[in-house]
Amino acid sequence: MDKERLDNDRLDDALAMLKKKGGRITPTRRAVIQILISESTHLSAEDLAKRIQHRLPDVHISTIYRTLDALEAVGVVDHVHLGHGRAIYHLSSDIHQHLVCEVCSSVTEVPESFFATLKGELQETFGFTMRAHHFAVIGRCRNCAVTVRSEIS
Amino acid sequence: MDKERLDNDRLDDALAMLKKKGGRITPTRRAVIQILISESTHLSAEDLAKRIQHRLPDVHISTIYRTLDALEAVGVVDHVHLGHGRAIYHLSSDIHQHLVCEVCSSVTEVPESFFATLKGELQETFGFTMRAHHFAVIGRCRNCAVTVRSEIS
DNA sequence: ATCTTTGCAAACTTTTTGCACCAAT
DNA sequence: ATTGGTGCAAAAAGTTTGCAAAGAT
Repeated sequence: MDKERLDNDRLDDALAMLKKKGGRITPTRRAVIQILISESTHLSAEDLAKRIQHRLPDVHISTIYRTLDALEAVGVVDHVHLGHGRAIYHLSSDIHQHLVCEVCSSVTEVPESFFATLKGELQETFGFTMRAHHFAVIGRCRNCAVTVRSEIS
Repeated sequence: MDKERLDNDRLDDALAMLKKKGGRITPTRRAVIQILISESTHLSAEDLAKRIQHRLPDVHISTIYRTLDALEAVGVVDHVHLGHGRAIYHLSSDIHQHLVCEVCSSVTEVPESFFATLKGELQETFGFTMRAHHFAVIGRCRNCAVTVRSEIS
C-alpha cells in the first residue's frame, strides 16, 4: 500500500546488490535506479540522461551508459532492443515482454508468463533457453491493424 | 528437384515484383537478390557488400542499403535485428524465427509455425498482430546453457 | 529524353573508449 | 590511500543523405 516505502526498499535492495559486488554508490547511480523504479516506462539512455540532468546538470551521457552497464552487470537492470539501435532499460525485477506497434510505436507490456508455453517448446525441441524479453515483439496494435506498415523498421 | 531452375524462378519473381512497382533492374539489385536466394544464411549489409564486391568491385555500401530498402519496400526482402544495431536481411519468402545464443552467437532457425499459438493468444488478448520474425529471440543454445552470460547484449 | 539509381563523401545516431581528474570507501 | 567513477572529447559502428554523374526504361 505504502508505495513510497516499497520504492525505497527497492532502491535499497538495488544499492545493496551493487555494493555487494564491489560497486560504489554515487549520486548518478542512485538517481538512475530511482528513476527506473518510479517511472516504469521504457526509458532509453537519453531519456534517463534528460531526467537526471534536471537535478544533476553535469552528468554526461557516457556516465549514464557506464552506470547502466554497471547495474546490468550486477543484475539490477536489463536492456531491451526496441528497434534500430535504440535500447531501453528497466529493472531486472520488472521482467515482461514488449509488444511494439510498427505503425504507431506504442508499447504494450505482456507478463512473461504469456511466453511460458513457447519457452518450454523451444527448450524441448532445440535445447534453447529463451530469455525472451531481450527483444521486443514487433507487429500491429489493435488500432493500427489495417494501416500500411512502415515505422519501427 | 532442379535447384538452379527454382532459384532462377525466384530471381525472376523478385525482379518482376520490383519492376511492377516502378523499380529498375540493375546489376547490383540482381546480385543482391541472387545472393539472398543462394545463401539463405543471415547476411548483414556488410556481408552482402563483400560478396557483391567480388564481382562488382565499385558497388558502394550505401547502394546496398538503398537496394535493400527498395527491395523491402516492394516486399521482396525483410530485415531482422539480431543484436546491437546490426540487422540481417533475407527474402520475404523465407520467413522464420531466429534463436540467437547470447554466448556463442550461433543462430538457429525455427519455422514460424512454431509461434502460431503465441501469435493467436496475443491476437486474442491484446488485439496485437505479431510479426514475430522482426526480432531475434535471445537465449542460450544447448551447448552454452550453463555458461556465464555476456555476449549479444 | 526522362527519371531512377549510383558512387562518393559527409552527416547522423547511438554507444564506446582513453585519459586525467575526482570521489567513495 | 586506494581504487573505482566521472567528465570530456574523440572514436566507433551502422546507417542515411545530398549531390552530380551514370544508367535503365
